[in-house]
Amino acid sequence: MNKTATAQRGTGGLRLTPEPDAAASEVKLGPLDGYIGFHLRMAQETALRAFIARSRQPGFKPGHFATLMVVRLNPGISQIEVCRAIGRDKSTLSPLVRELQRDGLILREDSVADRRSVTLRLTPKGQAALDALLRHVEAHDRRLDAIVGDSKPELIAVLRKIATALS
Amino acid sequence: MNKTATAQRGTGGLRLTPEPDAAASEVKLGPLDGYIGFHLRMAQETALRAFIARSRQPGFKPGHFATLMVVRLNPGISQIEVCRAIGRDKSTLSPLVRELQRDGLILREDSVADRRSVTLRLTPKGQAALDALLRHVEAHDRRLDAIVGDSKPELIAVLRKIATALS
DNA sequence: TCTAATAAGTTTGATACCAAACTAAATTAG
DNA sequence: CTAATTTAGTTTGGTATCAAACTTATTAGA
Repeated sequence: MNKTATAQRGTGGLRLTPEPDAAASEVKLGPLDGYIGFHLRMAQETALRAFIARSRQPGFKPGHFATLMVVRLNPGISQIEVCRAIGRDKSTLSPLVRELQRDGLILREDSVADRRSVTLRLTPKGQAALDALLRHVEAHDRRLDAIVGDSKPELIAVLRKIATALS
Repeated sequence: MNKTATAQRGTGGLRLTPEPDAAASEVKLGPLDGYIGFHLRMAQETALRAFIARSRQPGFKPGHFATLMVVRLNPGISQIEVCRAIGRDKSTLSPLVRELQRDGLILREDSVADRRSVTLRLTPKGQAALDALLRHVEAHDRRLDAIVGDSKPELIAVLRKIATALS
């Protein structure tokens, strides 16, 4: 049925090679298919959507996870340092942290060393919330691990290279 | 200076191995650093930001590019097929296409075969706009190519695998 | 030591996206 | 052949994000 529709478009969409799993890819992507950026976006957003769908439960926000994790591992860290670590702008983190504080997950105290900045740490409730989130994240990333297989170290290495080279 | 600030946090941030390029990564990432999803997001969003910064010119919208390209390569394609090809929701494409039409870049005609759907094709102006965009995209992806180097084929293969496995 | 430049955090405005509810057309089942 | 289901596209509501302008504090320079 997809096939019929495509054939009707008169783009000469006659397939010479049969499509086993198929679904998509009657459509020509041309140079797009050779762009790292294109595939990077497709993979990332597909993975993100899959994670969101999987962890759809009250109070679970994917954006919070990385922040909570970094704060747990680096108690007393400032917002700007969290920004740099997780690749978000300070204007993104500002309301996010406020919300986490409002919900009683993190503690915000004025830094004594630098009165411009704040120090963040998890409350017990924040620790628990992070542990709950971790279960979803671990499950999700195990799924990614299964898809990626052996090439995981090389994949992470090259992704890290991209992030550091372009930041 | 970054070092000093971090040391003051009292997280025992004393580095045993010197950091050559460094900048970040006084901050501990813990398990985060082993997640494919985390690095995927960091790489993709860093790359996207770099592209946006690079191609910041009147009328240049990164989101339009993939659509224009797919329409050029598949004249007469429907919106829903574009959606599937470029991984966007139909509700995302709807206003985007309307805008491209308003700006005279694409032509939208009711499909004769299926009156629910429309057929899309580029106007000459759309062709020109795409060519202009292509220059930026090519430059950007050459930069990515340089960063990634030899592993490009494997990288694209694994990214494609992620996208198809999770869609 | 004053002043200029930088840095941390907030606020505001804009963009890009998705999901769900909806309309209208097409397809499938009975 | 009608009724139920699916499909293409639109609309609405909400989220996540950034950039730029701003405030206050710190650091560097004259």
